Amino acid sequence: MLDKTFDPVTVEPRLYAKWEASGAFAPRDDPDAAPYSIVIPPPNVTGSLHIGHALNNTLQDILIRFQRMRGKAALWLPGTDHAGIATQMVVERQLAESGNISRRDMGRDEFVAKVWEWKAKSGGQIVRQLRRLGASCDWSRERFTLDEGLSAAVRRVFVTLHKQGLIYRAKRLVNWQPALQTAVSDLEVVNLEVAGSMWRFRYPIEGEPGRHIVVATTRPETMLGDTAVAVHPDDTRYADLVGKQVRLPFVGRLIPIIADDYADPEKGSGAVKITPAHDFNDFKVGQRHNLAAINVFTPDAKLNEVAPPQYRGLDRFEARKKIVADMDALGLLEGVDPNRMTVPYDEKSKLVVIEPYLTDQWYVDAAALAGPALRAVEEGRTVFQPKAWEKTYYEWLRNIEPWCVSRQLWWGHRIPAWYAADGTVFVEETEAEARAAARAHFGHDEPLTQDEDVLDTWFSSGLWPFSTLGWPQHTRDLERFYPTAALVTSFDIIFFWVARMMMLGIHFMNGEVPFRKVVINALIRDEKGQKMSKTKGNVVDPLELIDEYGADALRFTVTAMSGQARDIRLSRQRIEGYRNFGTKLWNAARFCQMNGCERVEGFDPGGVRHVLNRWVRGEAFKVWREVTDALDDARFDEAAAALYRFIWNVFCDWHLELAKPLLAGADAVAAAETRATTAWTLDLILKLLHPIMPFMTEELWEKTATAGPPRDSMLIAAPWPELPAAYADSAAEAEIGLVIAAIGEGRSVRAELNVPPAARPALLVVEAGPRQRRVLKENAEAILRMLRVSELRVGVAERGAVPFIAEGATLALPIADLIDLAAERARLGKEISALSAEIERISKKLANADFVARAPEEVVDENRERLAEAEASRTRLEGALERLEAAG
RNA sequence: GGGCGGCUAGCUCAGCUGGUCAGAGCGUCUCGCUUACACCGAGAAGGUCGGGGGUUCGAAACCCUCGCCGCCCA
Repeated sequence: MLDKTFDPVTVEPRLYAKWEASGAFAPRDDPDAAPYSIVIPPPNVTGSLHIGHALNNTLQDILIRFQRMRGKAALWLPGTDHAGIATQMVVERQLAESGNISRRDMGRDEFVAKVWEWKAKSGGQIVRQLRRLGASCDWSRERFTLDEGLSAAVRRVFVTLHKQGLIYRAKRLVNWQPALQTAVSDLEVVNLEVAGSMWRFRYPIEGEPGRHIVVATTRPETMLGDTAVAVHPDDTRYADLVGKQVRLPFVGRLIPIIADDYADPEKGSGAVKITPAHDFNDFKVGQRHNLAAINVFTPDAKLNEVAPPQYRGLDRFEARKKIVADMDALGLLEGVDPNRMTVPYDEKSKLVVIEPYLTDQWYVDAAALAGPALRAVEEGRTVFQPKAWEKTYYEWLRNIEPWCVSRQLWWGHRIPAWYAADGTVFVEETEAEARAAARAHFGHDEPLTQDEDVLDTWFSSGLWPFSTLGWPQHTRDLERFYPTAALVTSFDIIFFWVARMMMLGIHFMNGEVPFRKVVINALIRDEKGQKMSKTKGNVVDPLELIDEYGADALRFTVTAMSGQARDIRLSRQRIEGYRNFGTKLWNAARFCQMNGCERVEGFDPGGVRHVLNRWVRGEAFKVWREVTDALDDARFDEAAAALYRFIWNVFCDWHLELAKPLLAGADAVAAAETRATTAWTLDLILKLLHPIMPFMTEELWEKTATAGPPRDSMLIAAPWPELPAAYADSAAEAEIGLVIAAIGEGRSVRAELNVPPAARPALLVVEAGPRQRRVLKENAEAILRMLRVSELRVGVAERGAVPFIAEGATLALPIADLIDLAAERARLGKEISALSAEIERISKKLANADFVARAPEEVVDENRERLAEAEASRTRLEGALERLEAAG
């Protein structure tokens, strides 16, 4: 016999191991099976499972389990990415903590070896944690972005794009992270508004002693690299100064005053200093006017040797203070105003100010790749769900900038570019090929040195949907599983990842998109709606939740809440509720077991006779339809809601309760049929619920295998049910609907009139159609039990009987001596006035000629019927009230 | 500045292409140890669907506008 509750702690690991050992995670080998594939959004090797992963991977697992049961060759391909910066930092920090020498002292090869060591020991924790969630990934195909195969793909892509002119090297301003001394992409910069200052400096006009032009700046330290002062061409205040020069304080350089639209007459003094090497806007101005770009910073954002001696070696912020003070001392500081401004910070730490910095970097011509990626979505070859996110995708791709893909790190894919002494670059997949190319170029061997830099991690994850399947080899997996069916990810990664996979996938896979559908899931927040973060300390650890409530409860919770567009507020209470739901099902199964509801060989639900069984079969058909459609369309929350309602409010609340008398009854045929039908329904529930709650359903599948015909397989590999529409049964629905209404209404009467629970009055059928009488009689035992009445008999509206209406039938409880007449009077009065209100509302509607003329006929008819029903009910209750008054 | 979401019972949210859609869960209150389940059962209270206009025979749902709250991009 089953225990009273399900014990996830012991069951989950056992079942997971069993699934894995059974080979169920790998796609079935049947060549006739249609492929269905998903590649996991690769988490960082440094990462551990957080609640967002729990949501994202639960949804993927649901899709995969569902499609696997439907007979597809379902592949969920797992893996991790190498997370260049994050991983390098983790290992550097560890080295520092254990008193080791620094990365730079250690040297590249030794350091990279250390990182691999770290990866082997502590990396990929997250993929182990995914198992706790029940993720049915095919671990035999697990990949890592720095794998040999994926590295080959990276080299092939880089070299190909380079030969196509879509990757190039250029000296431009980049977003420079001075603490790490590497370039980062636009997306890795976060602009934060901070309180700063706007200083106003006087720059002396050359040749006009005593005359100055006032420039406003938020970054005084960059003045040492100024190469112009700009004013607006229409600004009359400065018209006579354009073409003149100013002498830059401290530096002594003469720089021109130029006219450029970039200067905003409204802002500050209307004159602005131009520092092309240290500001993105100034850089553009510099290009327009052929200005020199003078870099005054070292890679770690100190003043370099170009700066006057007194500033060299100073940190940028110290230099700022000193320059302001020195300008002041020279009488060149006109003033300073507080200023709210946006400052670029490092997206990860949000602590380091990003510096626009002039360097040589590798760029991908993203604009060229964006066109096909845009068209694929416009033409619906890839669809976003919800569709609204397509707009976000479009916006970004339509305004795309060149993508800086080189990083000054050691952990990552080393850029396959080799330089000769004269600077000629040879981009080839291997050093040997580069040598051959150099030989062809020079006519003899030249020493080559490889580019020191590595590629942006996103460059390799952009290839994920095809590199993981074996590309550039022509593998069977690639053939079968590309394009993938769906990508499940969250909206904050649409730019970083989705768009890039689209661009690269289409470009390298003959125009074929990497996935047909992009399912965007929400972000999980805490119960107050705050974004979870370690610093806030409001992080909910999914593993802790799994320990406490079981993986199924957590999975069901995030699934049920997955419909939310942007945010999910997760509370323990909610998880607890769904844990209880699981327990409810568990106990229903326990009840089935105790009552011999065992699966019957060859049982055909289509042939059941008893109305209850016909009814539950019809309800089962409806939920099957709902769940199948919802999962097919990735509407996970709707599938969860349908199952919750069916299992708790249909199967448990009504079917099992109404079945009890049949199971214990004298009619052996009806009892056997009910046992078989109930077992069949439970089995159906297990199958339909399995994608969302795999553990408990598998456990019940196993426990219910001992009775009845043997199981063909574990539930994970069982076929998804197919039910005929003929299972729907509107007659049974109406009949059981009456029983349910009779019990429900009767219970309300009892509760409202405070009839003692122990009292067992009779239930009178006062007015009902012949069919209604029959149904009530057929289900009399259940009604007696559930409504706690002693007998069911046809009766008249006797004095002191409290009437109520169920599905048009008038029933009554003779409980005059048990109740407070005033309470009953009040109850009737309330019912009558509610009916009166409804009657009035509908009458008004029907009195409206426009409504009758314009509304569809069935709507009008429906309202007429409702009106008639309400009027009949009111008449009956009014009669009862009159009799009550007469008695009282 | 541009764009996108949200505003429905005390709380968290469902309500698709306008006509039983005013709902669910939790919480609250009142009953109940009825032999599957107290991680349970029965019943109840609670909302003029952010404000204001409009379209329509009919709007929580469509349009306009205003107001908050949040996110993304400049």
